[in-house]
Amino acid sequence: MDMEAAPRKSVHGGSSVKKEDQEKKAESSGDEDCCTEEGFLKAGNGKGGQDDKIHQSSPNRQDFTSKIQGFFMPKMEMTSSEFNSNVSSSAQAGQADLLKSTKAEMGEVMEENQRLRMCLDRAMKDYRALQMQFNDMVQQEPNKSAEPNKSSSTITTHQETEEPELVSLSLGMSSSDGKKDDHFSGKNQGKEKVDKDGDHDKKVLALGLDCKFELPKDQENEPSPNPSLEASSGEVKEEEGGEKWPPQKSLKNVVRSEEDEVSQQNPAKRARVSVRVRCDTPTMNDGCQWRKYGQKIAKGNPCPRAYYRCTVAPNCPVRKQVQRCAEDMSILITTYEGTHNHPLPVSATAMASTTSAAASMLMSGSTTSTSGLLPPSNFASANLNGLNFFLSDNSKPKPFYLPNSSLSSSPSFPTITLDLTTSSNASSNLTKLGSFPPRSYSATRDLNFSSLESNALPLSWSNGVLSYGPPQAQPYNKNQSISSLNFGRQPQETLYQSYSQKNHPILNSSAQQSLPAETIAAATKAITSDPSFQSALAAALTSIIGSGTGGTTGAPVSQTSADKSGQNLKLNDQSFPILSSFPSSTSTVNKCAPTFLNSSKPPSSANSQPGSLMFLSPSLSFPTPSNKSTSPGDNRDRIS
DNA sequence: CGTCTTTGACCTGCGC
DNA sequence: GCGCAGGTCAAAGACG
Repeated sequence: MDMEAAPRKSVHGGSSVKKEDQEKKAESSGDEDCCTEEGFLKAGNGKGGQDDKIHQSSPNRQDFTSKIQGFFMPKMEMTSSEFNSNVSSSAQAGQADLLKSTKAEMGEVMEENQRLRMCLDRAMKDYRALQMQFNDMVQQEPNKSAEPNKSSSTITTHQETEEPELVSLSLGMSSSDGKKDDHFSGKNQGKEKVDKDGDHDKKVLALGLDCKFELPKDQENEPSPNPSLEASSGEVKEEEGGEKWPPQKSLKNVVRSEEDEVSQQNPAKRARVSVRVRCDTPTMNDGCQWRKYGQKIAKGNPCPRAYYRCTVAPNCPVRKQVQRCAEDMSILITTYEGTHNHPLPVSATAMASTTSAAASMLMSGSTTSTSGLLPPSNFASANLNGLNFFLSDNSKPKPFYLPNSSLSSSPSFPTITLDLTTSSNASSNLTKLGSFPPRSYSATRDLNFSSLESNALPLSWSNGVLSYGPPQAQPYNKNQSISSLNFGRQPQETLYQSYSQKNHPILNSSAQQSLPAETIAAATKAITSDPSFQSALAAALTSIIGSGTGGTTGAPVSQTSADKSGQNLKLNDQSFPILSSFPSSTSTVNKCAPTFLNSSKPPSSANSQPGSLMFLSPSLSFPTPSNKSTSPGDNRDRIS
């Protein structure tokens, strides 16, 4: 109950937000249905997705059909005229037997041809029918999209005005593809998103944490019956009691974006992402600004659960719950839900991408084994390089795998848990990465981890993004190179220095210039063992891996700040480039987690506007007496 | 003075 | 229908 709050300045006061939310909610009440579908569609299992595919492939089909016909027709023709002549000639040759046999064969061939034709005709009919249906749905969509969407407008303006190219990261996954939504008729949300993009052709993939990218349509068709990836934003696993994220009722106050509304409608389908991180700090700094709006002691856990709302944007529906694991107090469980309706600060992209990836995985895995990673079963788990993913379906409350995890009472939504606590250190995770089963994530296939050394920090972070490989590796990066993991060999020292300089002021200030090898080694160990580093690394890896097939990489998202600042992520050579720019003085957030990942830029940087985009103070830094934490919840622990 | 946290009360869903 | 639990609201207080 210590009152030592570390107040942060959020963009807006809570009261105002609430009012706005309420108003918006009232306004948008009519549209509520849509979101769910959207997510569903995005996931790719929806009929819409299938239709879409069909539609796209139609030209090919026609070509194929024509080819087939062309292939058969000659045969048919030959059978009629040429064949007879041939027969006659052969008869003349006196080869009656041969003729007979030949005729018989020809007859068979003709029959087969006819059968094939029949099949072809049926296929064509089916195709046309599907195409008709698809067209109908497409036509319906525009009408829907025409409907003004107030909530979305905010987002739209945001993106358009501030950064047209900017991809917004949001917690949760939402697909903007309106077409897919069609079969859910009556849902506008998907359409709205499309409108935002201003181009139907472009589909927005919203990652679990609401990373919205523009994807090629092809990818849109991801199968996921569970619509609510939108909600996917991460959530911390609720081990103790099933948390119900999507309180349908309570939403009153908060105006929710369309996605939110959607999620409300289908709470059951809403995906939640839980992140388990071992950290001593009260809160995991995920790069976003949060306002604490409530705290409660959940049944079965002495530690209070804190409720946070994203304050980066007034109407942002994203919420998170933070609670310590009852069994192991050192484990912090953060559950994210909802989709950010605004661009995320670079610092927040890591976690956002991670959660989004997880959410997407959840959606894909739980519903259809798109990626092949996860079994469609209610509860699926995957082990990624030491990162444990657990999928749990609402229906089955206890799905939780980890020894530490307590059973959730019965969350009504599919939950994916990112367990970053199992591996004792980052190095172990990295090591494990090398052993990925090939099938797990396509994205991982190309990664070469061979060069990694147990303690080495081969990863280069820039702008909170872990980068690997060549930029091309990231299909979804539009203009900017975003995330790249560099697994190439890099001297530990180099990495360590850059990392430490940026993130650990203390190390930075004193030791930096001439560090004895021993010191460096010790520091390296310390860093690698740092939970925050682990989590950050895990997040990055997760995002990368998860995005591999689905392209859910959140990284690309908010590059805005990073790029603008002139700090480009460069693949191979850089180690923590952004971090370097980081003023040592500022860092002292007492939080754990990926924060260090969050590139923390000096407040002065162009993007660091307090109001709209926020940059977290460097979190990796060692705890210092006076912290301003970007995440309000920090104090909570003391409470418990 | 404005913003944020705290915290009790309220609302709602769910199980019995 | 009742009670429980989760989630949210909103007034009050604290902090810069």
